[in-house]
Amino acid sequence: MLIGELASKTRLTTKAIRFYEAQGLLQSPARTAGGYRDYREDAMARISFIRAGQAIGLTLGELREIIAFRDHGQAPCVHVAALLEQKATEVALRIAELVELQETLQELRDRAAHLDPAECPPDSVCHLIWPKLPVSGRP
Amino acid sequence: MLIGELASKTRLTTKAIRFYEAQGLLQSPARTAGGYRDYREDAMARISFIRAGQAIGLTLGELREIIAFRDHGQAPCVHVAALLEQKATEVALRIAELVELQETLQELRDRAAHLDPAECPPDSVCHLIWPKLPVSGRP
DNA sequence: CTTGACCTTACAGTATAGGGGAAGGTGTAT
DNA sequence: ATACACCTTCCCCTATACTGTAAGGTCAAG
Repeated sequence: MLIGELASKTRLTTKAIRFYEAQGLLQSPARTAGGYRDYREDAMARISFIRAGQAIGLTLGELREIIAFRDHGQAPCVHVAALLEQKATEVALRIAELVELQETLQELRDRAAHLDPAECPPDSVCHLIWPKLPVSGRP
Repeated sequence: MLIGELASKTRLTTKAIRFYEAQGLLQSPARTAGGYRDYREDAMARISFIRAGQAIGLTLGELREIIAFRDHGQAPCVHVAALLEQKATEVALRIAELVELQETLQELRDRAAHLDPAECPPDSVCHLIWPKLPVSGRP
């Protein structure tokens, strides 16, 4: 199977497939006499795994680590379980930040509905935005 | 006021201040005879505004647009109000994505607690991660 | 023999918000 | 005279996940 066929079967671009190989996520496939990449069927499973991992918020770097375990003959499950815990913590933190931001934005929208633009003092650029809360999160 | 003093007063680096100037967020200050940037007091208000804007999730590009209104003699409030609406929508969407991801991660963690790594089939890399839900979000 | 589809490598660019460091000028104190 | 802190511009680097483009090789059909 050449790279174009693999790409259309997995709905990736050939660019992305070569990129994954360069990043160590896909093993280098055999080559045809002409130098074309020649994939086996199991490449599709690898790619499915990568996309599934991305869908749950794993980076390609993290997926590379997981795949490295498997390619070294070890089950990566323990490592994966730890990563899942870590991701869950990160996501919870991020949600908390965004909820706080959401509340701040709501306050600002309320103010926008009551303040008169004509009274906006030029030296502050815009009276709607003013240092107020130590909000840490940015999207 | 030279750039170093402005930097320490605003708790920014001189790098960041020059960067803001290059991005059109700060007007080019006067120069001393020796070519040093010489800031007026109002530069501090501008920088406070920029940091406040960042804190509510505005990008430097968006802040540049807002500042451009003010520098053209117009109150940016209407534009800002629209941006706040847009940001609120984005944040709400992002939160929804992350909550969905959080639920998915929770399911996977439950599975991790019950599956035996020894039974993990090598061809799938790790049985904990498998295409399942069309989750769109990635942090 | 040529066209066209497909493949190759390699370099550059996207967006975001700066940080690192070089090479050199300025200003004040000793 | 020279040490030292501070300033200047300039270019490259960071992380993430690719996409775009150039220049050229491979392969089957007409």
